[in-house]
Amino acid sequence: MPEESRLEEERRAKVARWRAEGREPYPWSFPDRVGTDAVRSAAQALAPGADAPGTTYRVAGRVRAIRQHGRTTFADLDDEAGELQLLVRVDDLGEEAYRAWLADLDPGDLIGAEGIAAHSRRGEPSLLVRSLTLLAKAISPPPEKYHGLQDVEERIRRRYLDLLASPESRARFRARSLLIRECRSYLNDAGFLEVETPVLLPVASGAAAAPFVTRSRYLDEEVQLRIALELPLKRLLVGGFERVFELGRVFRNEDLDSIHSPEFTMLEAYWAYADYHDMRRLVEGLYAHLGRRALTLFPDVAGVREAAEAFERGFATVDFLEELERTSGVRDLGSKSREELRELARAAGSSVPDDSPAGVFLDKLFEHYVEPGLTAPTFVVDHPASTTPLAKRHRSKSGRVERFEFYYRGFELGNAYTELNDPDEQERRFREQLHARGADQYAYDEDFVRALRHGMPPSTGIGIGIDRMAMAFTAAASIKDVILFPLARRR
RNA sequence: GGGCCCGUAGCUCAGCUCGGUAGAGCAGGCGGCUCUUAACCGCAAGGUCAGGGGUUCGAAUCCCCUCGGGCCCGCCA
Repeated sequence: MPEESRLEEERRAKVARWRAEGREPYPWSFPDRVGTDAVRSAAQALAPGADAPGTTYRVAGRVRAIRQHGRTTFADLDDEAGELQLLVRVDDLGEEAYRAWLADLDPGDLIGAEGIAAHSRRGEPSLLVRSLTLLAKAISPPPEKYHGLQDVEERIRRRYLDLLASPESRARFRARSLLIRECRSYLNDAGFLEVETPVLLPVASGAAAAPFVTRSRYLDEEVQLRIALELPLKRLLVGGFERVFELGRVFRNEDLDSIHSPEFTMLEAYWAYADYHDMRRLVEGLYAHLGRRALTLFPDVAGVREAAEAFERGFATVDFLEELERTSGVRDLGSKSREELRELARAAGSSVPDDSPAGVFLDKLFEHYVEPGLTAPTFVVDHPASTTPLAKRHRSKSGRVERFEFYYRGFELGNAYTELNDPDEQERRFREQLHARGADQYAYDEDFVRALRHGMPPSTGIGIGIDRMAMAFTAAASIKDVILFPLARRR
């Protein structure tokens, strides 16, 4: 018999024994429980060695480890509030119940315990147990108690095992959730209205990534999953909303690597009658706020302190072309021909197609020379117009657009523009983009241009990658460390 | 798309260089122990060495293919 089956058979036999004795191995509830932290702090308030017979506590959680010493047994009970040692003695439970419990209890079981706060002789805060209740028998054994689950693939495919074995993993995902909450709170306080726009669209637009394609049976038409939130949100500016944001999943049918996932969470915000200078101030305020809140909400997560201090100091600002010229040693990049830029990009190790637009080569050069050095929070501003089809041209710098990206730890955290609101200019750029990519494969959102013709206020907008934000505040090396269930190949 | 690396018990890992009966710890079983916290001590058990093919008297080990994963590079505004 395979090992796993044998282990599971043994545990199933325990369930059967439980039932045969008229006890329920999967009961319905365990009322009046408190967190393990309540017992810990009650125990710590006691004089060493003393018990507090007045108050009984009921706690529930997962059994992490069992240490049997004949007529005394210790068990570590894990719940969301932490870990608590249970001190179980034959004197308190009675001979029969004590023996029965020892025989049937396994690491991984979910149990409830009632007892009083106490210290062990070694001083460990403990629950001196009066009674135990099985809440759910674990048929399959948990990962190894000391090393936990190490296999990267298993940690991702069976995240529940990673989470139940790794408090660090649970803390990281909790941190992600709290960061999202703080983003919402900050934007709400700044007067932004949260909205929801469609995931399913006739044509995915607002970025140049390949979409996931599916089909509506009702329409009998192909539909695509959104690749950005931008165009529906700008329509809302046309409609008269002045500050809106959306937090949602977007889908790009592209490769997965340490900073890209086919589905990821984007925060986009649009702000009428404001420009990208205003947006920079908003970003600085947001990240400083997040850092301060992170220090309060999850101070023990790895990387929090460094990130919070970095964002508290604020962002440096560098000009896209000046920084590229400084790091590459090449002068007058702004006046180079497409062919010259192509050769420079090739020398830097890039192999994009020869007929790519000049902006593509500039982006490659930027990624090669500048990005890795952007470890401290940095705004990169005023990109060459050829790199950026959807931003408004710069009001004073010729050949540039009003755009900033911001970086930390060498990767991009977000991207913002003063938004293009000239409908004819927008239509022209859509057509150029279409032409460059092959019209049979891509269509553009004609209704968006029609909306712009009705007038969109001068506005600024931003896209922020939430997954990368979570990476930044938790020192995560891979985006998979901050996505609960990353896409994995069927097996 | 290219290169490199990994896959051995439920979990964590040795063994592979240089071919010779597959090992340990944790978890599980049995026994002991009333203060441990990676508890400890004793006994017994647990394997499709990812899958397939090849070389060989003999393959976890060498070779080829496949599957899954990781890292790097490239591509993907």
